[in-house]
Amino acid sequence: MNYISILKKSQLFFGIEANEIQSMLGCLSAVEKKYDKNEVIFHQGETVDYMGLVLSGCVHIVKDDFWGNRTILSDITPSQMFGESFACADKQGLTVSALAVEATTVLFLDVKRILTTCPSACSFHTRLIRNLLSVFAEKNLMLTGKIEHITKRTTREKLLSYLSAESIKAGSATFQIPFNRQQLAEYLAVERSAMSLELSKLQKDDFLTYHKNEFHLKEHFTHEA
Amino acid sequence: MNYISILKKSQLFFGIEANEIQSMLGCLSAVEKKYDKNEVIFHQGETVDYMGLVLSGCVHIVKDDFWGNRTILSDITPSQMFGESFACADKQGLTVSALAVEATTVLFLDVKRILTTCPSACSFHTRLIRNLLSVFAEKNLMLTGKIEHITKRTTREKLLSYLSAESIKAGSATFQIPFNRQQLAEYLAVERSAMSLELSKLQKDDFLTYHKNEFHLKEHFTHEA
DNA sequence: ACCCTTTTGTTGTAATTCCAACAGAATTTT
DNA sequence: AAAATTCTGTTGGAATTACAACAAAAGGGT
Repeated sequence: MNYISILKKSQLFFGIEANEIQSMLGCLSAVEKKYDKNEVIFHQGETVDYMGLVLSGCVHIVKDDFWGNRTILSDITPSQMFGESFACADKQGLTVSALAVEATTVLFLDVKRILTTCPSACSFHTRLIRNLLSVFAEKNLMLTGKIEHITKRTTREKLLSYLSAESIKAGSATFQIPFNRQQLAEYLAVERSAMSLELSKLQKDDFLTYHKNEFHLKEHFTHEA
Repeated sequence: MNYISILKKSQLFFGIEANEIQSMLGCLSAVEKKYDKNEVIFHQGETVDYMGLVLSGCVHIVKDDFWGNRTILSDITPSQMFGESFACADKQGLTVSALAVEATTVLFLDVKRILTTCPSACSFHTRLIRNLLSVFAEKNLMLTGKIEHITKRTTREKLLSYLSAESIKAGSATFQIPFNRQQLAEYLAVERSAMSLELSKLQKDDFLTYHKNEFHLKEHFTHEA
């Protein structure tokens, strides 16, 4: 299958020509793999050398704790990457799992190759490394942003913090979120039913309206919190 | 002042010789600056081109929200870095502040120079970039670890999660933490007095003992949570 | 030693969250 | 189309946290 178009959209291969990407894939030991819905891609505890790049479908990075509570750390959509930190940080076992939310195709890349092999043959290699750096930088900011939401003290504040950030990201007061209720609760680290209740209240209090995954923030609120 | 010894200990300059570091500093537009206790180094909202490397003292990365609640995102000790994500991600305004916890000296480095200028003159330049990557990777894992703590539902679980991680990091059941009570509460995103109460209970329930910043986890607990 | 400031522990009340359980809606499977 | 499953919203009681207020302890400066 031709997935070069997806790779071109990725931050990792930004600014690299299609034919260059093609030749780099071999150099990076690229392997494509398909997963069914709910299938585990990476399992908490194991060590990995490869990072994943989602070609189609959707991947969730989750953390299951001792008592079985699950938290969704992030959701990865096509042309986004996951596992790169663990692949870069030597011998650090995975503290999270990655699982396919739906039927998903993943391209695995050997990160070590990006870092260590630097043959002059690959003129775009330097570019690749710089791109990888910016991927890290943004992921860092994403994690910081998430911390920002879940450090809020109440469920209501967490919801408003998250939804307003999504609204800003979408550039519109109306937007869709990539989670269902249970997943949103896991992402914000709150209890699902309590969150549902709080959503009702927010709607009653005229902060927002929603239908399924589509939310609309009311003007008077949009720029607060 | 000679701070090369501190730089040699940093992850950024790992594997680079002292004389090489010296010559690179000019290339990176290195500037040393001193701060008093509680002085603001970076202010939430502004944009930065430089990253900071702590030479002496201690820096806290904090997030103040709309209602004035403060969260400590991380504490940066000598030879560690901060602000590199924002310096790398173009035109992204700071979503956090950095402040000196005590009298502190910081060396500022122009990250863009690391990424863009790649004169063959700098034979260690590639090494520098790889080092920067591993800094990012580890910081990512650190943030993921922090999320792990604050996603716990109760104050008790948050404390145990944090303290057991610190214990493992220190390689001992007895260890010191870099926070006072107020700061620990901010780091774990809980209320200080409620946390103090929970600490008392944990001590009463024989999970641990503590005096000021020194904690000791009881054996039967050490490897849980 | 003294005063002053900061830090820490404790208490009680109000508010919030968790949890379990359930019913209706929506979706998927047969 | 019917049945089964998943998702969502609601409720009530138990548990936990937030908040404010205060006292004891520890540090700092003079």
